[in-house]
Amino acid sequence: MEAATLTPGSTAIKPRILVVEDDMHIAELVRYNLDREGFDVSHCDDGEEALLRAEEDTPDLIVLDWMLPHVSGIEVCRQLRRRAGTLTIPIIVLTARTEESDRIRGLETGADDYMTKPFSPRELVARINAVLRRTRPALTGAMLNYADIAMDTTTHKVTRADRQVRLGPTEFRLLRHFLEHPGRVFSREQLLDSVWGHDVYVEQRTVDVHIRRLRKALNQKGEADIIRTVRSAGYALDASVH
Amino acid sequence: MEAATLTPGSTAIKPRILVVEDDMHIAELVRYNLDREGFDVSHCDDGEEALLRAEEDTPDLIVLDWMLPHVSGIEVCRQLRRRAGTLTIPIIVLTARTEESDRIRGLETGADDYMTKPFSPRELVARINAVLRRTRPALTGAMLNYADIAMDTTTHKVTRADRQVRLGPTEFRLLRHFLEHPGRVFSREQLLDSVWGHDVYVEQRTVDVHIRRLRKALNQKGEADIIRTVRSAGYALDASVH
DNA sequence: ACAGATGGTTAAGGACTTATGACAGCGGAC
DNA sequence: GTCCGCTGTCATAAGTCCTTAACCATCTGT
Repeated sequence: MEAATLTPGSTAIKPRILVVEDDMHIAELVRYNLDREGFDVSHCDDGEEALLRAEEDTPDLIVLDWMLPHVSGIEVCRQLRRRAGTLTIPIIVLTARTEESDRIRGLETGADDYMTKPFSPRELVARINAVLRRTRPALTGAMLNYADIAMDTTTHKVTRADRQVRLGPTEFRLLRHFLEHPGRVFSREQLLDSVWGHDVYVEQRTVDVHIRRLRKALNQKGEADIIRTVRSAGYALDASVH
Repeated sequence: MEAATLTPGSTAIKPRILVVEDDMHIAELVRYNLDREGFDVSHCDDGEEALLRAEEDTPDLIVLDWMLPHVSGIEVCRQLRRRAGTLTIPIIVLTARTEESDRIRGLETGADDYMTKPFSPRELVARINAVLRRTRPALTGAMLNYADIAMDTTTHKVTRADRQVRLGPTEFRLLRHFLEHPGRVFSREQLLDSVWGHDVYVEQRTVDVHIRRLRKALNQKGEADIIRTVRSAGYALDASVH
């Protein structure tokens, strides 16, 4: 049982993907598959609009058809790479062309990956994940979430309801442990073991003090206490009212 | 024209590529083409050795054959992803298999890209550049930017808010490393590994001194400190107020 | 209601981590 | 050879955080 239902990252925010494709048939196919994989998909069928959307509502990744009416895919790609705001958005190109020179041109223009039609939706998903793994580690698991608390372990930053939270090293480790096992109750002894270390000898009551500091940092004016005290058992992370 | 990214005569470092391929014929073909594009190619024909080499002489990218004697490519890939030192090395898989399920398995195991034989050497080069552009922009001679800091890796010039910044060699490499992974926290040990090199033995505290020198050069009168100290964890580049 | 047990809160000393300034060694430029 | 800039190390200063202990508050069983 255990963390099972709430593995790290499972509550992470959905990666937002913009699909630019004029063939409605294919667009639907892609949308359906990405939807099912837990992506937040939006779609448009025109190069001009793609540029606008990319700029004002920056997606995490763009799936771009090479053959578009009006502005071609290659032009969209070039434009995206030119502007600072969209420079780093990963792009996966979708195309009917199988010519090698086209593929190379696509990659050299700034695309991150390339797939030729007909393509396998599952492979598209796999490639999207491979690209996101590189560019947005935060989207793929370095992030711990519970209720309105978010911890980025690579940045060592913690927020509650979008407000930045300052923690000392021990409070950070303590919270991480709770976030890795949300809801579960830990005795002081267990906490000392897993947060402090097997071989460290400190008073059990020391845990209380750190719990207090963690609470103080987490529960600012008006916010509900998110750490539950279980009398004669220990402490747990718990967002429900108690 | 291409390798492009690596302007002739530029001072940029050659990206180091490890090719793991047991078919000597293909290995030679790949080596020849990568060589010509300005990569620093090394080669081995065995999975075991690939793992050793990757660890002790970390390449910037690995081109990995899926079918190897003894240890299979997929196993090598998995092992590389398991160890901290090799976790982030980009991998492009090379294979004769065209089965979709194999392709997907490759990407899900941690490969960054995938090419089926027979393949075009030029496309391989294009894909390598596309991956490197993401993972090690500095190697492709690109400009590194973060907040109001700009680094031109080909001219070795650094500016903050348009003011020229003077850096020693070590501070330059340190800043480059931070710029390649903005926001991320690195321990002193990690920094020694990636900025100084695996085999160099220096005191961890030495990092502090260079951080201080970097800060002094970067944060002149009144400017906010852009390097964040994360107590008992390390340092990070961070423009937000902290 | 009471005594004992359990948890909350606070303050202070001390342990630990980081910042800083100084210095000697090294190697290249001239 | 001398100058100069860079590097690694150390000693010491400056901060920050951890632990402890003492005292209150609250809960539980009788």
